[in-house]
Amino acid sequence: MDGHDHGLHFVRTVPLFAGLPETTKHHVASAVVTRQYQRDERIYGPGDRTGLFIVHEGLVKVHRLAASGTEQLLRLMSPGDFLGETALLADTTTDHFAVALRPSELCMLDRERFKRLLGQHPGVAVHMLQTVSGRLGLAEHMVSDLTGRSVAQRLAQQLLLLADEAGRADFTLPTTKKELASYLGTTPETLSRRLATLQEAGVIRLGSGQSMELLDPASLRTVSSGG
Amino acid sequence: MDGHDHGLHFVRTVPLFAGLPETTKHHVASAVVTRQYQRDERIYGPGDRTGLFIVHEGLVKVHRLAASGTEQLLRLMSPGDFLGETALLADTTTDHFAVALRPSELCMLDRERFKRLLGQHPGVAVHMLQTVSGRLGLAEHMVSDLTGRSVAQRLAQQLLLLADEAGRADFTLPTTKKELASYLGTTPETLSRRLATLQEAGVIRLGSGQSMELLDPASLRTVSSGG
DNA sequence: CGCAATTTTGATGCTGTTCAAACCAGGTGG
DNA sequence: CCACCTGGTTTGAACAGCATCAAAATTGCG
Repeated sequence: MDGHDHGLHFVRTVPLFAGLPETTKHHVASAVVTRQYQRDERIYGPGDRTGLFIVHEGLVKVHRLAASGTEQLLRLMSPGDFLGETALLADTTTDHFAVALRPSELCMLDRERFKRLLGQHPGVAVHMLQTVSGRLGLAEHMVSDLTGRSVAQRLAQQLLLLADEAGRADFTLPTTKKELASYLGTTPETLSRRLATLQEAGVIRLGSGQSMELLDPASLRTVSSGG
Repeated sequence: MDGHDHGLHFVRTVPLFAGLPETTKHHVASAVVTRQYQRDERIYGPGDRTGLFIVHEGLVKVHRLAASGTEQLLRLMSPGDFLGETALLADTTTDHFAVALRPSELCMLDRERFKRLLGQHPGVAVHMLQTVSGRLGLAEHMVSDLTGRSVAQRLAQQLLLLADEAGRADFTLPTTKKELASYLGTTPETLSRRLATLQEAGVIRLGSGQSMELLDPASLRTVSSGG
C-alpha cells in the first residue's frame, strides 16, 4: 500500500471530510503529508506556521506554558480530531504546543490547499465551525469552573466523565496523573491528595498505574455539583 | 423609515454579512427581528432555544453562574458582534446568560433561516469560523492565565489592553469594576486592593467613577509578564 | 436630597501552592 | 536477569494568595 492509498483510506475515516465528493477526497489524499511521531515528540510549537493537522493514530496533547513554567493542558486530541486551525484561520503563527503523548500518526494539509478546500466546500467549513464552536463551549466552561468550583468538584466531574467515556466504573486514565492535574488546573501534589481523600472515603479505589474504579458514583455527583 | 429599511441598513454594517450579494442582504434584512433591550434586561438564559443574535447598538455581557453563585463574565459583545451560535450549531439550548449592560438593540435570525444561510453562503460560514476560532483562542488564553498567572498580572495585562483599545493612557472602563473583577476571575475586593496598590506605586491614577490613567505603562508590562 | 448599589477598607480563614524528601514504576544497559 | 536511573507519585510541613465576612465610604440616580 503506497502513500496515496494510505492517505485515501485515512481521508475516509475523518469526520471533517465525510461530506466531500469522491474526487475531492482523492485530491485531499494526494495533497496530505503523513508523518509518524514518537512519544514526547513535538508536533508544533509557538511561532510555527503550520497547516491543518489531523490525528490518524495515537494521542496528542495541546498545551501552553506560562512564563512561570506552569503547564496548562488545554485538550487531548484523538484519531479523527483536527488541530492547528486557529493560527491558520487568523493567518498567524501558533501560540501553543502540540506534542504526541504516544507514538502517533498525523497528516498535514498545507495552508493554501486548506483555504481552497474551505472556500470550495462549505460543508467542511460548517462542520469545522460546529466542532470549534463546541470547543469554545468547553473552554468557557473550563473558565467558569476554574473560578467557581474547587479542585475536588472539578476532579469529581472529570472522574464521572472518564467513567462515562469508558462505559464502565473501572477504567484507566488516558494520561499520567501529572497531565490530569494540569488539565484540572492544579498541581500533581494537590491531585494526589484529593484522590487519596476520595479513596479513604470509599468513593473510589485506586489501582496500580493509572487505573481506578468508581465505587460510589452517586457520591461523586454530589461532590461535583457542590454538595 | 420602516423596519425593513432599518434592518437593511443594519445588515450592511455587520461584518458577518459583508460578503453577501445585495439580494441576499434584502432577504436577511426582512427575516431579521429587531428588538430594544433595557439596561440589565436579559436577552437569553440557560435553557432558551434562540436563534442567532447580532448586536446593533449598546453593550451585552455573556456570563455564567456557578452553583455557588459566583458569576463569571465570559465576554462583552459590541455592535457588529454575534452571539448565541454555540447552542444553535449544536442544536441544543444555551447554557449561559446574555444581558444588556446598557440600553441596546439586537436583531435575531431564527434557526432555520440561519442554517439555510450558512449552507448557501460558505463565506458566512468561513467568516464565522474565523471569529469563533479567535474566541476559542481567547478563552484558552484565559484558562492558562487563570491557572498560571496572579490577579496582579492579569490586571496589568487587562489595563494595557484597555488603554490600547482606547488609544490613550487615560480611559474609562466599559463596565463597572465589579464586572471587571468577574472577567478577571476574582472578587471586587481583591480587584480594589490591587488597583490601590498600583496607585500607591504611582503606576496608575484612579479618577472618579470608572475612569483611570496609566502613568507608567512600562511598569505594567513588567508586572504583566511576571516581573 | 436620599436611597440603593458599588467601591473601599479591615480582619480572618481556608484552599491550594511551594519546597523538600521519600517512594515507586518502567525502561535501559551491563 | 538484575542493578540502575529517570520521571512520576505520594506525603509532609510551611507559606501565600485570595476569598470571605463585615462595615464604612462613595457614587450615581430618581
